[in-house]
Amino acid sequence: MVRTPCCKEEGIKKGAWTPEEDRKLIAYIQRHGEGGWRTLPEKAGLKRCGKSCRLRWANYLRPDIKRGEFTLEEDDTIIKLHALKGNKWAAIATYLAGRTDNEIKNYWNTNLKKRLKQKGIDPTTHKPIKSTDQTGIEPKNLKLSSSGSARVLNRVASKYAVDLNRDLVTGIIIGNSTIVADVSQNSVDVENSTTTLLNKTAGLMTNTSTSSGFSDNCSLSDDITEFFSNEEISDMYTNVDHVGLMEELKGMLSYENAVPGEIKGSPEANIADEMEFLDSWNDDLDLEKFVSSLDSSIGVFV
DNA sequence: AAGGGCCTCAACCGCTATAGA
DNA sequence: CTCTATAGCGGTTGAGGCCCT
Repeated sequence: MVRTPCCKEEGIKKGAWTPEEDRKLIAYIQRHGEGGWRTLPEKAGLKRCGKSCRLRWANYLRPDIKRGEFTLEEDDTIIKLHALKGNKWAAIATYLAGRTDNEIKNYWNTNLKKRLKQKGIDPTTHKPIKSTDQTGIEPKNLKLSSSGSARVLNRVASKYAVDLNRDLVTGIIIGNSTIVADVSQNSVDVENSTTTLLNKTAGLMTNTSTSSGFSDNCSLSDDITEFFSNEEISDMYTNVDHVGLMEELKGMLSYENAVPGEIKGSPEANIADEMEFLDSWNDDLDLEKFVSSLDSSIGVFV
């Protein structure tokens, strides 16, 4: 049996949509709802391919689409998410209400990418572009600068002995307060969850400049004394770095579909080694070592 | 005013994932 | 298990607008 093409080649229209075509598509979807894209064009009286109709609706006509310029907060979120997820535009779009993957992709390619380059940051790796006249610092020397934030995370993780959940971590990093609030209400089994670890960590690293996730200027809350000595806290102030923390979390986030209490393999790491390490998870847990084992090429600026 | 170069972004293309028969 | 239909994703293209000379 020959597979039918998604649209008849004859008489199919391509290119920009006219207002009349938009009206027909909107009217049809309002009456019959989304879906059935293959048969939709004929039923709606459109000489378009079903795929074209779906795209037009999803990227332009949907009523919940937010148009207009991206806010600084949205810029910040996209950059953070791109550092974590790469070119996963659809995944990134789920964190920006009213923005489509196509819009974010275009905005990244035309604006954010250039802006990062101008700042001397490689838009692919989110690491400083190797250039001695920019910084004079070799990447290998930068590893230690992230130890402050890693130590916070490590200490909290040690206290609560938790496993890690990818999606929750992502939500907390980008400052998705809904995720934090939702789970904090459900206090039954959060004690041993990723949420506990990261909410604790986020709480300790008080954000001082923006409301979205870890800002450029983190300070430490008074609760930090629960985890560190005064000397350590003093040292921490010189080392805490949200970019470093994000890079470290990135290694953990590479565990696809992890759920609390379960850690799955990452394509970026040696799974057998990680599982061996996790088997030895105990009071002496060293998250910094764990993170390093996931991604040995971390390098950040402070 | 003309036209050439650059930029933006809607739309397309090719591919993969998934559901269901 | 295989195959088809459908939805969705990410990369790429090209029309149109803007700016500069």
